[in-house]
Amino acid sequence: MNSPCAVCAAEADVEYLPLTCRACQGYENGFCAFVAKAPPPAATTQIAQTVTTVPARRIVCRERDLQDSVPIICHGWAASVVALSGGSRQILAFVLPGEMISTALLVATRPHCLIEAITEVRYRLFSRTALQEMMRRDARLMENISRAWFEERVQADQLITDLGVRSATERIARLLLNLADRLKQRGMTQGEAPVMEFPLRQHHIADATGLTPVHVSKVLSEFRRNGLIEISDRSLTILDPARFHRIADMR
Amino acid sequence: MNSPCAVCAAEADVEYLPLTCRACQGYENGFCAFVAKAPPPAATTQIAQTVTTVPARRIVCRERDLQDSVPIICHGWAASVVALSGGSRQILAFVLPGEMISTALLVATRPHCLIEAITEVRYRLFSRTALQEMMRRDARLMENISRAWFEERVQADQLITDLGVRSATERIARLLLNLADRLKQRGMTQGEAPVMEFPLRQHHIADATGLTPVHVSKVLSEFRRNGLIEISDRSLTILDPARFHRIADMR
DNA sequence: CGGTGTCTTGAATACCATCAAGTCTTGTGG
DNA sequence: CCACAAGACTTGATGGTATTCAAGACACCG
Repeated sequence: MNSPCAVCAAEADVEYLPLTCRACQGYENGFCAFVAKAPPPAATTQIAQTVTTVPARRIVCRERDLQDSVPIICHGWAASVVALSGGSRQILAFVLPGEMISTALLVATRPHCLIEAITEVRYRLFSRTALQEMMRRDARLMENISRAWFEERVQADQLITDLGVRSATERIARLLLNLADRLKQRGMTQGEAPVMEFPLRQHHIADATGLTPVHVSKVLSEFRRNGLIEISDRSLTILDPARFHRIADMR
Repeated sequence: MNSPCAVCAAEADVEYLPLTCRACQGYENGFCAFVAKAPPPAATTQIAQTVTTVPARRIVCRERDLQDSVPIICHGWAASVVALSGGSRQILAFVLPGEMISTALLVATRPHCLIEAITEVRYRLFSRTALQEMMRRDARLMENISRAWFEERVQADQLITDLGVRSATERIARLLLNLADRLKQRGMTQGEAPVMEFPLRQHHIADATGLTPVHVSKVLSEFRRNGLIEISDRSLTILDPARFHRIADMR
């Protein structure tokens, strides 16, 4: 949560890497020169570009901002969102610290959506062409990126079925459990009844689940009244995971 | 529509290739030995496997059916479907003739959904490992497959926003226009007010749009009453494309 | 010929959106 | 530091869209 700056920590001593760097794709696959776990391969020095900080609620990047760069989020939460002309919005995915903004950027010149910062976000750009070159040489990197790509696809398909067939209650519960699960995989939860950082506003939940903020508020209140979850001070606790899972899958 | 069997036509004379083969990924990329447009590369002979026919409304393949094979549909329409325990279903995508069932199969051992035949379906299996090997050697093949993969992703994201923010009327109109567009790209429509083969039942439209069959029927009747479309005898005509596009995007 | 699948139409109902008012928090400039 | 504005959340009342339930027409097939 209050992890030190990735760059500073890494440059000082690899021992003190924050969680977000330890679970980062750039670190895992050894192409982030700033927090290399092994002596970086030859290409590494070329592919790491500038690090940038964006305040909360601002746009991280647009369609045309990315010429030859793939961003990875070092710190903070972001969302990829589609904004329609009428003012309505749909959040396609939340991007957690340590995640590549989208593996689609590795093949396509342009993302088909906006990336918005939810909290303050620090991200690092990598050269797409250099990364592609590395993938051609390194079968394991290719393998890892492919798996990440497939994972994104599975998440998208799950969102489709959630929006298509599930009720408001189920959708919200599933979103919270999904985030809890991903955070846990990255070692970013504490305790057995999981406690985690939770910077989302209710309107983010609304945009992700296709509901109105008003209705999200009502459903969350219901959850609290039933002792299922607790949200306070930008942190979320799932008080009764077993029962909450049942609510998330009622068909 | 009533195209001759791909295999027979191809083996007789490449001149008489049916539309579905001319627009097929296996033909375009030269890895389908049965309808090769150029002398096939060395690997080709190994990667083409059996051809199979499945009657309408049956399952083409399940999660565990595919050990090391990637199917391409030679003839007929299919759908990738998620079936939930409660009996509700969500169609993630329609698979048109000439399309690989899912590019995800190139990296993952198992699809995360069922493939169901809508019409009678004939498909051909290719060896995944052989295809991967070809992709490593042939940059253009890699490029083409990547583009197909990205296209699938864009389609999924559009479905997400359709289900999240759009009304029933918009969703149905967009589905029809989307299919018309894809068929047109494959040269499978006739006329300026496009006429096309349309084997979908209303319950397919319902499962794809997250609506009930009853409501789909009502919306389609409304479209007909307004002179927007005509559906009869398993064929669809978009009578007023301009107005229909406006209805498909009302925000 | 019955059986199954498909489509249509109407009536009643449920779920979620919209509208509105008010509280509380957060941020900002004087 | 305070005053004010903007954003975030809550709660209740009302309304619309799509679901559910039900019944009937029609086509196709064994």
